[in-house]
Amino acid sequence: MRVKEGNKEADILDAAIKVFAKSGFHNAKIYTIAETAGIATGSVYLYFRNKEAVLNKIFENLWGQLYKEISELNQRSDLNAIDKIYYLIDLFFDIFFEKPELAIVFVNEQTNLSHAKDDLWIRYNELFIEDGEKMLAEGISTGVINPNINVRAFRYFLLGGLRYMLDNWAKDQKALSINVLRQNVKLIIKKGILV
Amino acid sequence: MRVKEGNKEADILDAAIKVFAKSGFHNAKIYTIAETAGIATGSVYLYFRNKEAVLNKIFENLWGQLYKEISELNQRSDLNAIDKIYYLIDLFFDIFFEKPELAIVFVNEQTNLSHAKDDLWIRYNELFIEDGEKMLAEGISTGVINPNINVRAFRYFLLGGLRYMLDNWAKDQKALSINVLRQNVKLIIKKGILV
Amino acid sequence: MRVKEGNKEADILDAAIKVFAKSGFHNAKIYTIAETAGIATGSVYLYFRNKEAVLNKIFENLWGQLYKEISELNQRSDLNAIDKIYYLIDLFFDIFFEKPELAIVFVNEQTNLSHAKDDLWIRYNELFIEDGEKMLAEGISTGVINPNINVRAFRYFLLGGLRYMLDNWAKDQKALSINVLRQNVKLIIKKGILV
Amino acid sequence: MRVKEGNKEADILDAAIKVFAKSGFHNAKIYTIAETAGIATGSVYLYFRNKEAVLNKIFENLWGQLYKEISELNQRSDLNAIDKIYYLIDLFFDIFFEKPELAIVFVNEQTNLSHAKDDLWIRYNELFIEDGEKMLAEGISTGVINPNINVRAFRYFLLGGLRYMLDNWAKDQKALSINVLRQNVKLIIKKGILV
DNA sequence: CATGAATGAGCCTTCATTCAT
DNA sequence: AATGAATGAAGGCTCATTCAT
Repeated sequence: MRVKEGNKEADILDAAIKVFAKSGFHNAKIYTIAETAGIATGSVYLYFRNKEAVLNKIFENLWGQLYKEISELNQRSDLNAIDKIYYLIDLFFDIFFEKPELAIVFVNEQTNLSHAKDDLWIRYNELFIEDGEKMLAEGISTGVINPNINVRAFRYFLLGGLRYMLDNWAKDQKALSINVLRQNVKLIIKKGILV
Repeated sequence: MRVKEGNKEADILDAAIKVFAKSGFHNAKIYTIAETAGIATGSVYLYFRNKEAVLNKIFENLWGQLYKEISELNQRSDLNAIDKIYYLIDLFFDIFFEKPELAIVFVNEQTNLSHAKDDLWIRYNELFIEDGEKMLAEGISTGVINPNINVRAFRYFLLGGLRYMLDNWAKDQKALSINVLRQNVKLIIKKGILV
Repeated sequence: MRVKEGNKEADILDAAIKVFAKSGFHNAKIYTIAETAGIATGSVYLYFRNKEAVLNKIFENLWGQLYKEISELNQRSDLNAIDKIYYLIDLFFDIFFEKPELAIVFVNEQTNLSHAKDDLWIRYNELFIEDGEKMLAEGISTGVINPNINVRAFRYFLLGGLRYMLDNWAKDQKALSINVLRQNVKLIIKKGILV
Repeated sequence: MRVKEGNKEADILDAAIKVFAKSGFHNAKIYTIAETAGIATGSVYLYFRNKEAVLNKIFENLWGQLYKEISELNQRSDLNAIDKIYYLIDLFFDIFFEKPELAIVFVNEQTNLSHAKDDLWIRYNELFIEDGEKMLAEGISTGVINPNINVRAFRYFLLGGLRYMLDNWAKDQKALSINVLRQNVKLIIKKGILV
């Protein structure tokens, strides 16, 4: 029998990230994804139930990785909360620096995810948030973070800021160095923008 | 002479904001927008060239208003740069507090805008950015803002943070008070999150 | 506005009967039905939810008519059960003589009908069967029909015989006169085939 | 030498009868047939040219058997035409009583047979018909069957009646005893339905 | 012979847009 | 200006068939 060569699922996901980033989920054609992955249209459906499932898998992998990293980070006792937040920021920049198209998909295609009960991306996302808030709470309880900061508000602000930065950077990578963005986030987080 | 009763264009735009917010641009049906606006499907095309033009007009109005406000803000000599930034933040919260659905559209449908040369939203957006950067530059030159802050990076971070906050708030308005968000943005901007 | 001309629903049904008869339900293309009806593909969906709904409507109309006729027949007091059965046989031959393609669809596409609870064809079919069995029961109780005949078995045999005759006749109308078929059914029903 | 274990062709045919009966020819998946037969999808194509060929083989076997039986029946001099017809009716009931699913396929999937010149089922079918008509003609010439009966018409009516009965019985075997059906056919054939 | 992964033609259906009234 | 019936292009998905192993 014909035997699976390489990792077609990964090929499809890589192709889909490119195509979704370029055209958006709704304008992306399965045919184009397949062509980009070097396979036939129908083969996509050997690995994914439908187009949405491809997108969901992208987010599942991404949130899975993010959760894994934050989870490990939270278990380190050699870092205080601030350092952990810095690490987290670096994590985002590192992941998306390697795959800028993933940043574009991450920011723009959230809306198109399915929200079925057993979607793993949801679970990973929740776990990530839990760990993120734990990190902040620890910072507050150990007295390094200003207790007037609302945990949820800060989470939204930081994540939103990172997302938007990365999206803009990914769309025009020459316009601004990613490291400038990275440093500025840390700077602002730490001290605000006042002199 | 015959006078337009009501303002159908405005009705369509209001309807479109609701429908786009609920379903997203691609899943929004012209028929649904028309129905929500209380007119017939075909009538939408008397006021807009196509579906994309409706979305573009929403953004044109929004960026037009934002530009108008920031422009006036910038001309005030009674406020320093920091105060202006606070005003700006309030501006965002005020606009979207009144029309939460607009926040959802604003954050999620950027991708679907056309980028034709003569799109007014682009012009207003550019002007807004210019004025925003002018505001920050002024803050730096007058010594109230940390000169190590990269103007572009800060712009991205702040705008991204606001967008994400507003989107999340709009989607579940009971979960978190908009004023908590508002205060936290200012707090973080001002001092960072450290104690 | 563009106004409905003629009766497109009827045009579609007529076209569908022809196309279903020729190609069978599964090989029939909506495009072909639309073309035969002289309209655009998409217009079919203004009148029918999907392909199956077209088939169901054909059967709904057919069983509706059959029920109406048998119902009226049953109310006549000037006919005995045997005469009513003859009338019924004639009814089948008359209906399908006018639209031979309908016979082909009637016989071959039962399988492809949906069986949703609110399918009207089911209701009409049930009512027809009720009236049919009532007719036979009356014949038995009035002593004109052999009480050893099982009502259900006879119903199956007669209906099956008629169906198969009509199908074969419709597929090659020159091979055998429909009236020979008609007379033979009555003859067999009445006396059997023995001398 | 290597000996075929089991008889895969027969396994496939049995599986196909089940699957065709349950889903109909067009909704039947080769994959499901293969699975039911306990082999791999591709293996079906080692034994049959395509899906249609599987169906054709089912009918070939069936008509082959029917022809064989009617042919033997016709050669018996100890039976008169009427008895032969009764035997034939029993034959149908016996065959399909053993494999009710075959009845469903027999009745519903005629349409989907190919009609290529060298299709054996066609040959067997023709031979069966020939012998069937011979049987009737004999009955007429020996004076036991009413000469006013049209041979073709009677063939259609009887076969159609049997088909429909068997189909309905097979689909709901508890609703009605097959023997009631069998006896009723003979009764009707013999005497008609009058008292 | 057997396998089952891979292929890709084919079609139903949707819905933005048009147009006759 | 307004209507809403009509259009038809477009694409997601299926599955019979092929083929490399």
